Amino acid sequence: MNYQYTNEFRLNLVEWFNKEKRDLPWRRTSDPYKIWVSEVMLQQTRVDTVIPYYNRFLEKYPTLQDLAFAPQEELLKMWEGLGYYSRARNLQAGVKEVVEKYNAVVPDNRHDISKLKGVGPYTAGAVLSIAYQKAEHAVDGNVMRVLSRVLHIEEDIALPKTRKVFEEAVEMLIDEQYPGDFNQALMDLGAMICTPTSPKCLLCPVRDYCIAFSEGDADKLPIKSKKVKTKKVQFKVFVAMNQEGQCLLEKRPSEGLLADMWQFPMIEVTEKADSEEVFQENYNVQILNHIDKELLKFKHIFSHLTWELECTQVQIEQKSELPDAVQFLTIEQIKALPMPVPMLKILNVLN
DNA sequence: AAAGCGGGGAG
DNA sequence: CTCCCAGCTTT
Repeated sequence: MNYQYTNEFRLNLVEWFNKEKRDLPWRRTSDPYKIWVSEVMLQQTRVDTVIPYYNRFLEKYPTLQDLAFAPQEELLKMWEGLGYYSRARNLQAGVKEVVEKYNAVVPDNRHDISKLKGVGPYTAGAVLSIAYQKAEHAVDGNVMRVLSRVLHIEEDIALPKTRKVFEEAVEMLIDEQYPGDFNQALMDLGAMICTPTSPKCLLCPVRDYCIAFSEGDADKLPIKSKKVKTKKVQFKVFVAMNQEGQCLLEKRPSEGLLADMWQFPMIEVTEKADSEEVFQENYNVQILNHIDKELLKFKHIFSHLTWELECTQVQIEQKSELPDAVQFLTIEQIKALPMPVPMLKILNVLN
């Protein structure tokens, strides 16, 4: 694209944005901290899903300091249901760093802000351009889709190295005067007009500058290879009550899937061993009788694997000391703990 | 460069 | 069903 076209492209794009932009909570502030929170929540997560979480989160943690000193379990509870829970811990780590090293002021340059936990190339550019009006690229899936069509870029967007191609494209195109609006305009365009399937080219403010539109193959772009192979794992889940009506709960390890989240004890179903025997041995308890053999049976689908859960409610007694990270809790206590969605489903059918 | 990491909505 | 979303971290 030559200079003349580049200039018209940004003018049309930003003008469209000013007229059509969505009214979103994080667009009513210029606080870098709040914009940072919104960007982290929006990683791999839809706008409609994020809105209520964002509002509750900032009501609870209005400032960097509030979040920096929040108990981790309370923080995870605020994040409950949003997924990718490491985002919450990384965000808090990053916020702590800003409080300690930068006098509670979010850095305004890519070098420093990129060192913060959980802040990658996209989030860095988004915060810098939106909160600080810096002409920095913020390339996400939306931007890659839009620009792959406008510039007819046929490189595989699933490959890590391809992101650089789009970052350089943004550096050429970005509106130096309104970089935040420019970046957000690309995202809104991707969300509302230049959608993954059935792009609404006839409504597009920049179709005159779009090579894919003129070639008539916008729906063939972007090119993305990577296919996901999903594995299946079966578990028996034990809703195990003691004589006092308390329930056995366990905290997951601090690394890996659903780190630090709480769950009902679950045993992988194999041909080799009986799940109930393994449960009793691993948790040092004895099953007295079955209250409900099939309390609930359902699947939970993650992006990379599927859990098939069979839940049994049993009466148990403790035989010896409980393992670390395992305890008896009342239903009320359980409700205050951060739990992944599949466990919330089980909790919801109790009583 | 590839894998791991949630959950939900759209088609 | 499949795709993919305002991605980052670890290996």
